[in-house]
Amino acid sequence: MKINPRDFYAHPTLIVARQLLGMRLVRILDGARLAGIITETEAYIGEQDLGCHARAGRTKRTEVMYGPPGRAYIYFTYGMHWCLNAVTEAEGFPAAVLIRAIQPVEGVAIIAARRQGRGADGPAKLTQALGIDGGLNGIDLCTPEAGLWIETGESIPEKSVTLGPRVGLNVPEPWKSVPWRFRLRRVHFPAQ
DNA sequence: AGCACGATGCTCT
DNA sequence: GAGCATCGTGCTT
Repeated sequence: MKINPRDFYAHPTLIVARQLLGMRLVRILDGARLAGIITETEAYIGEQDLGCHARAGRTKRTEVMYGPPGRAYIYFTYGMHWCLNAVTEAEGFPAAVLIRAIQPVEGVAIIAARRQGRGADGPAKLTQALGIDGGLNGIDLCTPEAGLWIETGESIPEKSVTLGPRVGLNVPEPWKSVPWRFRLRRVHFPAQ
């Protein structure tokens, strides 16, 4: 499989969020290759989007979102959790896709052990499963250098995709309800 | 199966 | 000082 090039991310965030479904999130951890199929994403788009961290403008925290596409934006929340995003669109425009869930397909035993058998179907669950934290904030997802990237994967038909409102936002409409959450209906993937 | 709650510390007002 | 792009537990239906 092939690592997504920067151009993949240099597109409208809703397109990228949809395209990421079925792709493979890969992490090299202690020399082992761990991976999962991306099954849920959300789009966060610009300073106007009151659900997006960039509503606060350019700050130390949001700086990465203003940078080039294809980098990882990783933030800390609720005092204990890390969440992984892929930065999208042109440099200078703050937007990203939150990776909300994966279905483990490589290094499954290691992932299960790290998760104590609890699965990786949540934004903070998958970062914990793959050993992703703030130390990787800003790294390039378009090269294998940092040990974290996204590869081409399964082709997903429209029929298998469900849209809905983003989760956990307490913000004014329309931002609270715009259908910028993309989910893959339950599908069986071969183990390689 | 679903809801309420506490944990825990950073970010921005 | 308030709120948070969450998770796991424990209790209720």
